[in-house]
Amino acid sequence: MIEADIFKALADPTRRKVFEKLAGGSLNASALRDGLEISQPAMSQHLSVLREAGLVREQRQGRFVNYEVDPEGIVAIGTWLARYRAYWPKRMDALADLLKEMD
Amino acid sequence: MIEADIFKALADPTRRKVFEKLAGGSLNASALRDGLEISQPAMSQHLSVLREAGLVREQRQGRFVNYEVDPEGIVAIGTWLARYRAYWPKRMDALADLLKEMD
DNA sequence: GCAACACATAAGCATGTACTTATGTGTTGC
DNA sequence: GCAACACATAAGTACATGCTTATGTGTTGC
Repeated sequence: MIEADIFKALADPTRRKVFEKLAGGSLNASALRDGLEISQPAMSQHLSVLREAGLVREQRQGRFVNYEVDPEGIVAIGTWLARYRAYWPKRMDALADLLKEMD
Repeated sequence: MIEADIFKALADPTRRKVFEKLAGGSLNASALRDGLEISQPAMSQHLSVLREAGLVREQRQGRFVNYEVDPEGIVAIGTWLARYRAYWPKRMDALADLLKEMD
């Protein structure tokens, strides 16, 4: 189950910070460390978890590895969220209509 | 940060099963145990985690406690997801429009 | 080739978490 | 009142997880 990996990945605060950084555009592993007080191996491990969850994808560029948000993970969360549309407040109704089409 | 509690709560497979059961309507703690091979205290602890994350809310009814999905948690996830709308595929564009209004 | 660099993997350790059994709290009906 | 019930809390334990240091792999430029 991919959901399991996704929620586990996002349960860690450091990984959420990394993911939010990537929301602004692709970055390599070293750039992602800026600001976060974390060792290089720790970042590498976090990125591995995010990648296996389908939340980020990588692209080798010389000796750098660029990471970016993977839409696959985003869609998986949206699809999961769609199961609970009965409990969304009215201002989220348009979202419900859209996701109904995705079934 | 409420996000932290939400993703931690959903990282556990048993809690996700409980939450999905509640998607079908409110249930008490004993009813939620049906099908899941889990002790009564374990269920109680899981429900406590889900409640503190804002994902479920409870309502005492005699000696039973009814649990139901709390829209607050659903909205929190939707809001979080909105940060990544740049990475949503086109079929989720309507969702983006809606959540833009929520800012 | 080889030194410097960017990143990944291995191994060990400290802390967090999900479970258990035992017990406590509040409600119902006799 | 009190026995039965529904649920919560406490305490202890096994395992998962996120970190560290050490080392491995692949790339660049001289």
